Amino acid sequence: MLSHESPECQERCSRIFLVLCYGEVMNASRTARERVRAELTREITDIARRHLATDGAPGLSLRAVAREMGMVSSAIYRYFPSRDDLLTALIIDGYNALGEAVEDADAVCPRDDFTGRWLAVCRAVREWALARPHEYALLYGSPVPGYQAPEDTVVAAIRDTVVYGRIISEAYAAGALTPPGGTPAPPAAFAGDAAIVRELMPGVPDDVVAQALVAWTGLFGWVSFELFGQFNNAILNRATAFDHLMRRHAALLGMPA
Amino acid sequence: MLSHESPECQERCSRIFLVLCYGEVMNASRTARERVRAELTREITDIARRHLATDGAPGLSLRAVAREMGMVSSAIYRYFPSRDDLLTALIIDGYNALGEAVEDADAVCPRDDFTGRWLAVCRAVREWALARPHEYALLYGSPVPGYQAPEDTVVAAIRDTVVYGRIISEAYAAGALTPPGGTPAPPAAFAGDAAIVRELMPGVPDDVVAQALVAWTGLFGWVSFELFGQFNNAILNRATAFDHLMRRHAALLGMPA
DNA sequence: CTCATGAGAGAGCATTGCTCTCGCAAAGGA
DNA sequence: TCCTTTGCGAGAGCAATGCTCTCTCATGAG
Repeated sequence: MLSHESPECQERCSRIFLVLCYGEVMNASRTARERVRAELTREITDIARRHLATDGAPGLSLRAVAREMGMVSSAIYRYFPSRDDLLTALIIDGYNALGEAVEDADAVCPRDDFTGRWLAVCRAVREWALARPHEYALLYGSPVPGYQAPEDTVVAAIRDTVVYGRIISEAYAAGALTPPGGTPAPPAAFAGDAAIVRELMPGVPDDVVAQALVAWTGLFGWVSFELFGQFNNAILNRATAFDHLMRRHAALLGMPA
Repeated sequence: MLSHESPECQERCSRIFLVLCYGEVMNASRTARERVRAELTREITDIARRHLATDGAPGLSLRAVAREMGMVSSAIYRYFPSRDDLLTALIIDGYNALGEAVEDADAVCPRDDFTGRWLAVCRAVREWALARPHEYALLYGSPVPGYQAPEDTVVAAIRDTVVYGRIISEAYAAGALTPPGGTPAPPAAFAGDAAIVRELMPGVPDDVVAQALVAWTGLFGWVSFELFGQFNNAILNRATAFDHLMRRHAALLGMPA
């Protein structure tokens, strides 16, 4: 008999959860049934992701996915209890894909080229978003109304932020950050939140944390503006402008040119 | 007979367009029929805006609006040819409301307190958004898939930006901008876009234009992050953090503390 | 007074998310 | 090996949506 605390049960539950919510299998599942279930779950999310890419989240229809799989619509509910759960799986996948893209972009840079690493991260975010606008919109656009982000999305959601925080932290530790003066000192009431954010960039003082937030919100603010049409008829040579603004952010963080 | 170029026709067409798309009447309409039509159009958009506020854009249903008006659903189509057109009207209304809030916030500040004016604009945007998250999401979140912003939304969409540009322009003209050094010079390829953006902030050099874009994207990047849940469990004392970051943006623009 | 125009009512179509029941087949225990 | 539990696909069905079409009637212009 399995107790709920037994490693077996935990392992089984977590695998089921992964199959259900992530549409992924870790490796060979135990039984044949579980294997085909994982296969079909993955197929559903793949088709759904394709529909999402072409039609956007509001146009994602469970019935259309079922049709493409040659299933009847009600059968999909064996795999995802609701449309929102399918969307949640896509969201988690999306965060992981973006996080991986950011990790890869950072990984190929020389470790001590902090400006280069930051720029690589910025470009990775932008290019990932431009290649999959609807998926980006699902992650960083308006949240779907009924949707409550499960706690589990959080770990995936901050993968890119973790990379960013490491760059800042390492740059500061290496003494490579000499920010320009003239900026106001963070107020005392900011200390608490700075401490939370500092978990992502250990050892960094409050004013660098604040400036890091400026850069991070600036990056996603730009990408969202560009993708959601706010730059129409206003900014044409977008790659150039983006690049310059991100270099500017690096300089304002005190990174070397 | 009215030619299409006659002032009468143009006036009539533009009024019809306003009623159709803006849900507003300029003043007393000509005939009684037109007056009641304008009244009903306004009532539809009012109810729709209320539904939008509570349920979000995807939950906005033409039939529900019709039901609340005591009409049958098909009758709504006499006023808005499709759901998207109703949404367009709400978008334009939203841009105008936000623009007006920003204008009002700026108007009560001393003209030469540029830092104060910028902070007032920032707070106005954030507070407007926090008070109507769904409406903000409609403006700055993921665009609805089928939706193509008509040219007409543009004038409303940049009302807030116009205020912002004026602050920058006047601050620069007053010699009140002394930005910190150390930022990279804008590349030559940026000049074209800088010229376009400069129409909103006449007389300002390219590097100030670039920094102005940094601040503007930072403002909306923050507000979107805060509203769309990206700060959950990360930043708690949000008003404080927001205020400090916007002060920081002011300082980086070279505004006096 | 006549007649064209505008507008609401109603039925209807295709589509959606989701539920329920039914029946079959595979997995697992005795 | 047999029997039972479990999982899963099929199908019908419900309520709701956006949108179209036709019918009818009142209003307003000539």
